[in-house]
Amino acid sequence: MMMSLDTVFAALSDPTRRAILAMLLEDDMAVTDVAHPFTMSLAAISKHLHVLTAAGLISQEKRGRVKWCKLEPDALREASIWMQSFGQFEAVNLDAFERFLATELPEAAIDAPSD
Amino acid sequence: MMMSLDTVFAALSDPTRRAILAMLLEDDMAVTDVAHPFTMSLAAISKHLHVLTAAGLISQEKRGRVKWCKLEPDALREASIWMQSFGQFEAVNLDAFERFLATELPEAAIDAPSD
DNA sequence: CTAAACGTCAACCATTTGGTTGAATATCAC
DNA sequence: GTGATATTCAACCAAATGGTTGACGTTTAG
Repeated sequence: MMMSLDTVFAALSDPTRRAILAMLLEDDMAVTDVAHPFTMSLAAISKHLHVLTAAGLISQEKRGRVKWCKLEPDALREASIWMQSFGQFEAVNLDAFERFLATELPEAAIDAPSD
Repeated sequence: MMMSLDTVFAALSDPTRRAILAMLLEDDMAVTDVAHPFTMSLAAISKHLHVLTAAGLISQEKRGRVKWCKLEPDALREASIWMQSFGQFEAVNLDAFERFLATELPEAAIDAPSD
């Protein structure tokens, strides 16, 4: 499980893999069942699941002859945080941000009352 | 500007491109200036900027002989929403989700009264 | 006008990716 | 044990990716 932003975003860039994640959102599934809705081969799905596992987005546990796939939202959350940090800064825009620092700071100064 | 989740996530999967986005967060920049901190060639950076533009993550405007690069957070926001939806469902966990459906549905059943 | 700065384009290369098929490995069911 | 089920592995293939270099068009500066 590399869990790097590189591998997480790369894993998310494929529509088949996003569809798999959406399926696992509803319930844990065996590899064969994951493959069922898709037209591609089982081996191809197995590879996709490997990519998702390497990215830390899912985990796989073998019980008997069936390997269960389970969503692991932690990796997703990390990437989500990275993106949200952009979303927040975006609203700011540097010039505006500097004005913000100058004008809106009194709000933050509640426990440091004005002189 | 394709703005699909495919292209947005693929664009975000490269560390050079994420670094470029982080730079553009602070200010709009010319292509040459974007390239400056990196060891790779200008042509390579030009390609990365093309990928980011195709994904809708940045826009480029040519003024005189210099092409300005600007962050476009809308594409990022779309992908962020997709990820957050996972983050939310994750907290639910199917069993709990079904209980939720059973107990909280009255809200949604206003115009579809129970039999 | 000439030269430098800005940036892209085209051709090339190595590696990775997403898919295939067929054989191989476990495990379960009888 | 035999056979069906579940999954992976290995070899292969086409296409995409990320990088290089060198030539090319624009625009600005002197």
